[in-house]
Amino acid sequence: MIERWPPGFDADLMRRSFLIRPTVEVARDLVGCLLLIRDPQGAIVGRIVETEAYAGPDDPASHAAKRRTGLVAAMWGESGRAYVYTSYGLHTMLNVVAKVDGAVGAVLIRALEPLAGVEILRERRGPVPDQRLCAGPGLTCRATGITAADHGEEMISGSRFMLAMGDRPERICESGRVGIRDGTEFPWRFFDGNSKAVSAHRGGIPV
DNA sequence: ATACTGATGGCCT
DNA sequence: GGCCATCAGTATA
Repeated sequence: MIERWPPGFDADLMRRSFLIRPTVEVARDLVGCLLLIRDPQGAIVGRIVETEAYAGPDDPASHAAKRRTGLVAAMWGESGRAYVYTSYGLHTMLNVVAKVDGAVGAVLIRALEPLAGVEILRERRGPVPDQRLCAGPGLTCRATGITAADHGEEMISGSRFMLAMGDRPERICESGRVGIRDGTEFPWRFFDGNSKAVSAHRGGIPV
C-alpha cells in the first residue's frame, strides 16, 4: 500500500530505474501505470491509457530537435521530472522525462482513465462521460488542473505527483504519433486497445 | 464516420 | 513573422 494514496490503491510505487530506459520502451510500458495528482480539492488518480515517445535531437518531431534551452532543457535532465509546455497558446501538455542516462527524451501523457477524483475532473470539464474526461493530452491537463507551474516537478514521489505500477493491459496497440508533421513514420504512440478513454483508436495495431 | 477551420500565446528566427 | 506534440464546432456522407 502506498502511503498517502486514497484507500483502495495498493499498487507498488514506480522505481526510478523503470524510467531510466530507452524512451520508446518506457512509453509502451507506461500504459497501464497509475498517476496520482494531488489537487487542493483532493486526490486525482488516473490510469495511463495512451502515451507517445519523443526522443532527442535526431527525432524530427521532438522539441529537442529545434531547441535545447528554456523549458526543453528538462529533456536533457533527470528521468522522472515533468516537462510541461503549452501548445497553440491554449493547451497544456504533460511529459515525463524518461531515457537512459546521457540520452534525451520524454513521454507525452496523452490520456488517462479516471479512477479517483472524478468529481474534481468533472468540475473543470462539464458533463462528458467519465471515459472522455482526460481523452487527449490537452484535456488531461485541463481536467486535472496541470499548468506550466508544474514544470520540473518530481513525478515518481513528489508533493504534487506520484507514479505507481498498475495491471498490464490485455491489449497494447501502437501507431504513428498524431498531431505532428515530421516523424510520423515512427510507431511511437502506444495505447490500451480496450480502453474507451483513449483519444482515438485509429491506426493502432496490437504490439 | 472523416474533413476542415479558427482560437491563441510562447518561443523561435 | 512563423511556427506548432490541440480542441470544439460545423459541415458533409
